[in-house]
Amino acid sequence: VDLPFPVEQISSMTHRAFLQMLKREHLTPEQLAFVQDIRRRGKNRVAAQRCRKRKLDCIYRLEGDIKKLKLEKEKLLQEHNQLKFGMEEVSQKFSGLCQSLSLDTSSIILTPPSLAGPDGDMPTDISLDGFLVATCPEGDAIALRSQDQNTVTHPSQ
DNA sequence: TGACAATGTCATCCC
DNA sequence: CAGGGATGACATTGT
Repeated sequence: VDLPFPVEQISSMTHRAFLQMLKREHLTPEQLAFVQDIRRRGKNRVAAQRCRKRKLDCIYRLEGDIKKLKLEKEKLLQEHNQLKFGMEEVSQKFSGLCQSLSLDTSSIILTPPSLAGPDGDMPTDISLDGFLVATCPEGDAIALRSQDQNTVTHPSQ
């Protein structure tokens, strides 16, 4: 199909310019169908390019997010291990303290939060609610289950 | 020449 | 309602 104007400009011209051109040039039905087809395909070609670029951008962004989240996971894991280590230290100190005070440890229930790993059965909320914190004459603090409050007596009493 | 990537086209939905 | 943008699916082309 030969046209009275270059095919290249069909899909790049504005809608208004396209309509003016159709008005100016009196095209046969065959030429008209051809021109509209060219324009539609040209527009869609560009749209497909945009669409694919957006898709790639989205993939790159998500890959970046994955990297960031992996780093964050690493940091949290390290923090978790440090806290776990700290808990163990406190637990050991507490046991030693009980021994030095000759407390009847059977009446003291020391229940440190689960030390399970992050993928295990780690409780989501660690709270000291339900514990009493008492200060010994020696200056150390001990945590007692409040329900056992009355069963614990200081050795000096 | 087959595998894979890039690009084009079509159908369809939606504004 | 027609035009056109988005996008999934399929086809074609390039490497």
